[in-house]
Amino acid sequence: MPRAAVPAYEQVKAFIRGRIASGQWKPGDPVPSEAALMQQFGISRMTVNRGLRELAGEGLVTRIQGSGTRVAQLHRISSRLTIRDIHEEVAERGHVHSTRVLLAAREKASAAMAQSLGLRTGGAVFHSRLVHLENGVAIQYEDRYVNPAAAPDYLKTDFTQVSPTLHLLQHAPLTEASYSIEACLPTAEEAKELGIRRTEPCLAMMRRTVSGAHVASVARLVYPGSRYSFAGQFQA
Amino acid sequence: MPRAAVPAYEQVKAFIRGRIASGQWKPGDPVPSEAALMQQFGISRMTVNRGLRELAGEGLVTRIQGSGTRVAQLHRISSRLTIRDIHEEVAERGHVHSTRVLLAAREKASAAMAQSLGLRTGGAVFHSRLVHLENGVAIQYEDRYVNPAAAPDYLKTDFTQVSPTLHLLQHAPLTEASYSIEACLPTAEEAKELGIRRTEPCLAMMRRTVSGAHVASVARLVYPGSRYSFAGQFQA
DNA sequence: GAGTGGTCTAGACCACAGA
DNA sequence: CTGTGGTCTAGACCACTCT
Repeated sequence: MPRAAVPAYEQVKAFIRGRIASGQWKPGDPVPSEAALMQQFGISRMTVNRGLRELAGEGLVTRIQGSGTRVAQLHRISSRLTIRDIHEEVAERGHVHSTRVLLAAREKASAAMAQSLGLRTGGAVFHSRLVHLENGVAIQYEDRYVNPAAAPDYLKTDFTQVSPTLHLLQHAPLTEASYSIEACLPTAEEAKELGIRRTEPCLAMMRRTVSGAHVASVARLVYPGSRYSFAGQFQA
Repeated sequence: MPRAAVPAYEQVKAFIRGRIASGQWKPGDPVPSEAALMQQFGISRMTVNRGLRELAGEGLVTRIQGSGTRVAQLHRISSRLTIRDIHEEVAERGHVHSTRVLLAAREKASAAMAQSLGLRTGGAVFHSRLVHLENGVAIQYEDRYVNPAAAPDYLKTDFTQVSPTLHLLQHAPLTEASYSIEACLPTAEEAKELGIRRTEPCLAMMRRTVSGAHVASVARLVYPGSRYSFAGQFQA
């Protein structure tokens, strides 16, 4: 028997997705059991199981052991938000990325910063400030503090060649991160470096990354509202 | 042989995750082959395969047929961004959600709106405008256009009881969506209804949802920058 | 050709839910 | 108790990569 071009478990997924998308199966409705789908498709249970398990992972169906599989209540469509290197992001748009380095220094940690990074107050901390440009236009002001324990060579990096994010991704494998995005007005310094008025609203992303046992970095990324937006797509 | 409390494929995943997190295996390094892991753990290939496949899905490793499995180059940590009902979101914080309805009407679609929703110009379109409050404080101004074909009963809904998002999630199962988030200043109307100054920066989310064959809805959600931020967590 | 991952099977035992 | 999903095995054939 020749293998189909599209795997059997994908066929099962497509079948169920279709019923849900077309509205034939509504939230809360039962999905055929693994045994039923085995018969219907003439395939083994492991294969059916894989299809259903993946649909559950995508949030399209809910499975309860002993009870059965049902169409998920709210079709929570979700997209993946990813920490990316801005250089890569700009390059993907076919544009030229460049960097203006404002500061790259070793400093003594303030109490607040020490707390954030899990250091002792007054301990050494790396501090960088730079502006990212896309085709020569400033799109991001990056103010970052780095834990020397997580990335000891941070300051040796030429940030015009390797962005701080990339250096950190390569030297301090991410294990955890948190972020928040808010709207704010730029500080005088930020406005000056970004070349915008102080009244222009900006997106600010606060990001804290953890690598293994260390908090690796705390950053504030400021984007002019008129030049940048976060966009994404959801797919069921 | 009694089943272990933690499944074998999870043990494989934990083993590999550990090596990566601890830095013993760096980006680009080869991960042991399925055959090697079978031997090491004394389990069957399908089980090893599931562990590795899930790690690949999480972006922690890259698998190439014929070549092997390697630690992924950039540990792209990503989190799921989900379309949620604001009522649910506020309730989850233990706060009280309420709604002020400003408008709920059938209108004729402008050319631009008809284009967005996939209608003919001048066709009927549902239009709602409302303010969402958390503990009595305005946190979101919602301006939404809905395709009558996707949710014919939209205007019959009491939006103080069932939010537009919830109604749509329930009656027009999401199949696709796109969004963008930007910083902006509120319009005069928005500032008035949100009770903020016109100079206060806001987050604006534009969202377009598709349900089956129809574009279901186009919405603009405006959040005062001082009262709201999008936040999230990434986990490897 | 040897080694890799992608898929699949036909069984199996188990934990759990619901009647 | 029956039916469900969760996990696992010991094989198998295939497509692919690399040497």
